[in-house]
Amino acid sequence: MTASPAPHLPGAVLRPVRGHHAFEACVEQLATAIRLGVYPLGSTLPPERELATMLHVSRATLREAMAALREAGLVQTTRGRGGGTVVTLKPRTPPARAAARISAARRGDWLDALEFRRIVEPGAAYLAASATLDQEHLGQLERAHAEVAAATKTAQHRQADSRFHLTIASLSGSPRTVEAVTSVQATLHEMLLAIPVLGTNIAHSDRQHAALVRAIESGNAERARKTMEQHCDDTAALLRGLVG
Amino acid sequence: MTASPAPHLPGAVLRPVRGHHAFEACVEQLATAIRLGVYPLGSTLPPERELATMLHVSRATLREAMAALREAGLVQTTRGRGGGTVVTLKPRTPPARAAARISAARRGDWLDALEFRRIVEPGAAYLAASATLDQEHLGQLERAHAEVAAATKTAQHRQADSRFHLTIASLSGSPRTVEAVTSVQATLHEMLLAIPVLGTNIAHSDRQHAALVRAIESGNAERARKTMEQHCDDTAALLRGLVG
DNA sequence: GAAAAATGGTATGAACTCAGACCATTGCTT
DNA sequence: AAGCAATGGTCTGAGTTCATACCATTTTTC
Repeated sequence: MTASPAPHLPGAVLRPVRGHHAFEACVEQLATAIRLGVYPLGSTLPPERELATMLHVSRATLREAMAALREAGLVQTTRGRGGGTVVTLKPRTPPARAAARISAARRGDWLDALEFRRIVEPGAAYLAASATLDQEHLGQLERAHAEVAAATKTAQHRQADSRFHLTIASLSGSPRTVEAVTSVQATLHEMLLAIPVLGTNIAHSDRQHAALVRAIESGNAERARKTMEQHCDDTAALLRGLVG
Repeated sequence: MTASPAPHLPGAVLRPVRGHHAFEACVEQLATAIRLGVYPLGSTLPPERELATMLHVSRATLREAMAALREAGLVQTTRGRGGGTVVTLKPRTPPARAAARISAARRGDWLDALEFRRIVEPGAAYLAASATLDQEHLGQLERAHAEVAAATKTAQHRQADSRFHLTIASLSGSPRTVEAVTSVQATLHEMLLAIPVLGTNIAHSDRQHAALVRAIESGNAERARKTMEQHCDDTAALLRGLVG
């Protein structure tokens, strides 16, 4: 008798200590940031030394990642003062949707992301509405909203939408919340790329966005959360059918 | 003009690609699992080869971590068939609370964890109540609840409480949710160790636990969430005062 | 009692990552 | 035109981590 052995938790609690090699992780983070529109088309990434510091990675490793991005056509690099790495982002439509016969594990992760999203994004909206926002924050929010409302092409709209949601998360002032929303948005983005593009009801979505902005600006936390919940539910309903 | 340069998001979105060396991460995960009571006193950890696989780490690296745990007095190891590594856990009260003059960064992370917790744990409760639970799940939940209600000594109670919350998370069936709750509970645990132990109002806490179990078993998701929110708020109120 | 099985203990060479220094190119300032 | 500054490009040696064997000890099985 080795005393009460562990119950059911170990399998759930212990998780891989790190997904992959450092440079792969860099590629993933940067590519995600670019695809989500954190660095829009034509913008310049921070200098290598700075990025390396941000990611807690040696410059050598970061450079390997940059080389990969360059080879993938996401960025271009020029030397010398005023040079740097700019985003070119050939949107790289899903590398052959045909090949994307979605594995069961991936599908499971997607569905999980939808569930988790319906927890964290409403939570982020709640926090954002609870926070006291200065002019700069309000400006960020309204700008993000204006961009998503103005976007016409789907790819643009997708990026602007990601940026909008990430902006709300960043207004929450909670790093863990930002991280969770980033992860969820990345997966969402992946799903939308792999799934036969559905004509997202943009008008409907924009009405919800507008309501969100109003709720957050007026500090109505409860309402911001409800609105975001509805927004997540609407998106999820569309996607679940096509994935499940 | 390098096109719309990135706004405010990069700083929030890009995060360290991996905190530390692999073996440190192993130590942290295992120590956390032990302290949270996933592996209770006297229980045997899985064989090294198995743990290494779970954590996606080479056995060599895992063994370094085990050596550290052994040296720290958390576990003991015996060889041969039927041997293995058992939890001895000299509870190691906070390695000198005096030395724990808490850095500002740490304090910030703690407060962030409290905010994030109030998002994810209620969400986990909501999902758990929404899920259809079979006999085994119900048994896990009731056992976890019984243990936390029966615990007398504070250290025991703390572990049982962690297990209770992790069990609810695991009932949600959402890996991302489990991960989030695990992270939050680990930080909470750290806080409680470093803070002059307050006589948590155990009776009050247990009433809330009981209400949670009822709500989850009856499938009342909305109510489970509200109850958990209240529970988190009550805990947070106590802690914020002592940390802020 | 002998063989098998399960477990921890040890060793080796390849690959990855790091930190730091230095080089090369380009634009800005004087 | 000369020098400075900012940026990417290259090199090197040390430290980690990995994968894969193989060894040693104990219990179980026959």
